[in-house]
Parts: sequence; C-alpha cells; structure tokens
Amino acid sequence: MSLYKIEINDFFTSAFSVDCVIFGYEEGEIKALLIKRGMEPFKHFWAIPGDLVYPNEDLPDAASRILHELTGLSDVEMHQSHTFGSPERHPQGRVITIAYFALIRITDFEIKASSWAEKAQWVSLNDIPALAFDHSTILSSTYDLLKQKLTYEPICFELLPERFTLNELQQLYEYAFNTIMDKANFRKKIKPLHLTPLNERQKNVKHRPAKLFKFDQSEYLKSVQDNNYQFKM
Amino acid sequence: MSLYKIEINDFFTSAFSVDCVIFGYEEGEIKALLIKRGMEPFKHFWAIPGDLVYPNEDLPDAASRILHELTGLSDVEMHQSHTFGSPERHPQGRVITIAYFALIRITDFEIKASSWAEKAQWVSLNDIPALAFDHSTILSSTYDLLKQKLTYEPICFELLPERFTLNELQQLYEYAFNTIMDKANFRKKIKPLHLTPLNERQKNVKHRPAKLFKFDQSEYLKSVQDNNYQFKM
DNA sequence: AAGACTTATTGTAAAAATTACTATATTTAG
DNA sequence: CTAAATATAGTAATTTTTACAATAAGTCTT
Repeated sequence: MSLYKIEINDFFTSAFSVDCVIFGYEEGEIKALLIKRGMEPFKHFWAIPGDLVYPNEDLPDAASRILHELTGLSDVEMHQSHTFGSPERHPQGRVITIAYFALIRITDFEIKASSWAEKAQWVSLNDIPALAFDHSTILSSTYDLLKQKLTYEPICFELLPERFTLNELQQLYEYAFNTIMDKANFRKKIKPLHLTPLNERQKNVKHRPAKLFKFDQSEYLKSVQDNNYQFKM
Repeated sequence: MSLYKIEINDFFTSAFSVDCVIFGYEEGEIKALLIKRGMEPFKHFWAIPGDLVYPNEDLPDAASRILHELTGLSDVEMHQSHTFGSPERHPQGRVITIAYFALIRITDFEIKASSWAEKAQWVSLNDIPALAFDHSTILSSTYDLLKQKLTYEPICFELLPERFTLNELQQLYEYAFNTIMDKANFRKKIKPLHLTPLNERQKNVKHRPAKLFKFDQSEYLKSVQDNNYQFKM
C-alpha cells in the first residue's frame, strides 16, 4: 500500500482489545486466572481473559467489565500494564491490545462462566502452558511490572486476605523476589507501615497461632503525606 | 447502540496513534520537545509530537519514525509509557494513543521541519503551556514514569552529553527529584557504576575545570551480571 | 495436667551504609 | 602572586541493615 494513497479513513480500520491479567495468591504461590478460549481464533487454547473494547467504552471500564464477567467482582483497582501492537499478533486484522492487571483475593469469590470462556482456572506462575496469541509475552512482562510495583507501592495487601499474618506477608515477598528473609528483620522493615493488629489469631494450625493484622489504606495515605514516608521493599 | 447488534466489523473502526515525548536536558533543566500543530484538529496548538500509526506499522517503529522525522535521529531507544483511550479524547473518532518517550542529547542534532508541525521547540517542564487533546496528562504522567525509571535504571546517561562532569550528573538528579545533595556523598554513591574517567577536562569555565567522565554501557551490564549489582538512586 | 514441641515475638550486638562536615588540592582570573 | 572558585579526598557520627540469640505463647501428646 503506497503511503500517498492512504486517506484518513484508512486509519479507522483497526480494533483494540483489553487483556486483563488477574493475579491471585494462594498456598504460597502467585497465580494467574486463565481461560480456555471458547471461540476462534485459538479456540480451546489457554489465554489471558480479554475482549474487544466497545466503540464507546473507556479502557479501564472494559478491563473492569472483563473482570466482572469472570469473577463477579466490582470496584477492584485496575493497573495499566503495557500495550502490544505488532501487526501480526492477531490473525483477523490489526488488533492492538492494552494489558491491565488486577490483584484479587482468591477466596473472595467463585469463578463464573463467561460468554467467551469455556473454562477458567487458576494457574501457578510456575506452570503456565503455551498461550494463545502473544499472551505468554503479555503475562510475563505484566508479572515483571507487578514485581516492580511490589517494591514501591503497598499493593501486596490486595493479594493477601483482609486479615493476614506477618508470615503470610513475608512469604508473599519471598515468593515474588525469590529470596529468603530473616523473620525478625522483616518485621522491623514493615514497622513504619503501622499495620493494625487485631484481637484475632490464626485458627486450625497445629502450633502457636500467629496474630492477625490488617492494612489500613487511609492511615497509610495520611502517613505518606504527614511524614513524607515512602513505602519501599 | 445495542450490544446485540454489534458485529465483528463494527470493532474495526478505530484508529490509533503514537505520541512521542522527547526529553532533553539543557542548562540544568529537563525539557520536552513540543510542536505547534500545523493542521486540524487543534491547529496552532502546542502538542506532543505524534502521528497515526500506519496499518502495517509496528508501534515502536512508529515512535522511531516520529522521532526521526522531527530530529533526524535514528537508533534511539524508545521507552513505552502509558496508553490513553478515553472515547472523547479525539474529536474525529475513536483514537487510542500509545505514549512513548525518548531521551536524547539536545546538542546532538538540529530540529527539522516536519509535515505535521509548523514549529518545534524545546520547552522547560516548568513552562509547559496548555496542550492539544489530553497531551497535558500524557506529558505529566510520562514525566512521572521517567522519574521512576531514573531511580532504578541508568538512563540518565541518555540525557547527558557523552562526556560529562560528575556535577552535571548530580544536577540532573537534583532537578528531577527536587532536592539538594551533598557533593562528596553523591560521588560515593555512584562509585559502583565505575564511570570511565577521561583525559579531558571542562573548557571555558572561570574556575578549576572538572574532569570528564563517560558511561560504559557494556561494562555496566557485565557488572550487573557478575556482581549482582543493582543500580539504585 | 505436665512436658515436649513448634512457632511467634522480642532483643541485641556487629557490620555496613548513609550523612554531615572538614580539609586540602588544583585551576582560572586578575 | 594572590584571591576566588571549585574539585576532590577524608573522617567521624549517625542511622540502617544484618545476623543471630533468647524468650514467650500457643498446640499436641501422653
């Protein structure tokens, strides 16, 4: 196609989609919610949940819609990841996709069926199969971004249950950064976060139960302003 | 429009563009290269250089093309920023834009004329005027991203001249983070970077001229692998 | 109910990194 | 040659991080 013959309307021939990487944390592992595609192209392939964006729909709205259709959850913060637009990435035409990610509490909901998914399942990041389209790339670069954000934003609490033990928090970081940390020193490090201790303890463990804590977002935001505190891991 | 009437072809009616925030550093200030638009919409408004992406063009290629048309520079690393897709952001239809940024050395080139720009000019980030479309938002969130990356990637050297003094490096960080740093301590901090000292000095200064240094990227990458060193500011 | 066991929680001292500040050396300008 | 300005090096106090030890508080077994 010669550049000189392109007119403005020739540009309005692309579609775009939103792919939504949904991360959860369970049994000491970070997992992603994958679907088995129920339609062509890549029918029956595992994939990241995503959908074309409606002509009048805003991007974050599309991401929230996808999350809602699959999980029933609303009001979950969506984080924008990267955008993928290689001309060959979609067999049916030029489809740019904007990746988002959401962090959710696995135990908070039941996976729903969805129009475009014949099956949905949590998969540990260690066992991700081959995925449709360029979704392997999307998933891994979005996970890199998540790890990056875990170091300078307190988003770990979106993955943990609302009431959590300090060990659970530590194990999440140990998993993500593939390290082992000293328990005592870890507690010193998170002291400035002022996690709220609860009058509750772990249940059904065969040893001394740990105290449960919760994270108070508004408290945190205040201390960021007042004390010029900067979360850092 | 009812959702039930939407067919696949109704989705292939959008366009997308790439906007390229070009940052430079001069006279102790970070500046952005802005253009004055030569055509509608927002004719004569200041804007971030950008263009629609051709149907078969990859996104990074489009970003490089825009940079090249305006500056003549090639082989400059492009960093992807955020994507903006509000349905109302473009008066002529649904246009998603993917923001990129490039860091360049202002003195390395001359600004060229371009088909879509009637004028191009470096503007200090302190004096950015009202911009076309949602470009004010794009610029400020991309600058936030740049500052974020300045803390964990050695991209400061893409802004500085190839041979620079340690003071120039320090001043760049002081500008970006709006702080004042101790000269002696700053030098200790950057010691692990192993900047290469040159047998050259500053010229035309009315005091003792400082030694010039350069950054050796391949040396840096090696020390990242070998020593598990992680750049951090 | 006692004691063994496991884990939570607190504490402490050494090591390392950061910070604030001082002193000295080197070059240009007049 | 001297004054002015800045580069560069050094040092000691402070803070943060790290490694490790000690104790407390529950559960489980007998």
